Amino acid sequence: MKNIEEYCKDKNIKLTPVRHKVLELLQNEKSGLGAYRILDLLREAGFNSQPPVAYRALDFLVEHGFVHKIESQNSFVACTDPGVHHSPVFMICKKCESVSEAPTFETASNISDALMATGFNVEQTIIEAEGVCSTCSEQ
Amino acid sequence: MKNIEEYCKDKNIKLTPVRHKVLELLQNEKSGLGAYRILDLLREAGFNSQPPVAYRALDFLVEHGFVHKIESQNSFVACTDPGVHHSPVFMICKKCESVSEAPTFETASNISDALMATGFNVEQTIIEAEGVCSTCSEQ
DNA sequence: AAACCTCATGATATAATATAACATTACATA
DNA sequence: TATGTAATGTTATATTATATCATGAGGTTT
Ligand SMILES: [Zn+2]
Ligand SMILES: [Zn+2]
Ligand SMILES: [Zn+2]
Ligand SMILES: [Zn+2]
Repeated sequence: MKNIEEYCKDKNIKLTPVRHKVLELLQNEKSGLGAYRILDLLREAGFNSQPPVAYRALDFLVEHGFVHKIESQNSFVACTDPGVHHSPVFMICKKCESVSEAPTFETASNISDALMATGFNVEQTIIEAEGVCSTCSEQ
Repeated sequence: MKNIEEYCKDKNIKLTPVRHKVLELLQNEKSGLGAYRILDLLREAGFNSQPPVAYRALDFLVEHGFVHKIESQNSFVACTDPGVHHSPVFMICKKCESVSEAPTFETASNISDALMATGFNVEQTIIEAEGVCSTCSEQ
């Protein structure tokens, strides 16, 4: 969070209170949060709680790479390596519902390269793996 | 379609009229169709058009591997290699909106292997690449 | 045939996710 | 002060998806 605050200050990006709060909420969760769950939590924290409030904050955070959307869940997670451009691979545990970004091996770029070879020009990849995390596997 | 009809007959899977129609609609489209678009088309074709009708047919078709859901679009596409279990990689063109399954190189299994090495046990992967297809690139 | 079971469909309602549109405010700076 | 821009407030509505209970169509068992 400190890093992000500094990054925003440096780049003159406005991490307003509601944006800061949404990011904080996501950073405190290891599973994804839906927009309406975030909205509830914002309300509890005394913020305005109409849907556009949450979606605007999320749009901002996603746009700047501080948060990712998990497409298969319509949920959002804080990025674990913000500020660095990357193509994340998510590991979604069916048991504990945790969502984590895989350490980046070259998966996304491998896919891009392979698809490029077929003539398709990749701009962005969405990679989500569902399964069971190491912690849950041990049990 | 003929193949699927035979496959269903063999395995005693019931490809009922509404399921058949939904599959046909998807096979005639090169882009993904949303459930409510499908519902409209069903209505035009004289079918009952309440939401559960479309969702039930889609659930059935997805479950049997005849159709895939495109998570980033909340849309559905007909599988181009049905009956064979696979982990598809989708190429989604921003310009013409076409959705195609990439010829299977071992991408999904590579990812699975790499994640397995970190302790995560992959059961299913969702891979969607957004970009520009070869046809649209040429223009 | 009658009873039963199972799966599919019909029908109504509602939940969950997301955006449109326009008004207002805050703040930088000319 | 005036003016432009980005952010927020507010209301309404669009889009996607599921819950629930009733009805029907086919087989199987008795
Ligand atoms: Zn990230
Ligand atoms: Zn787990
Ligand atoms: Zn397929
Ligand atoms: Zn194209």
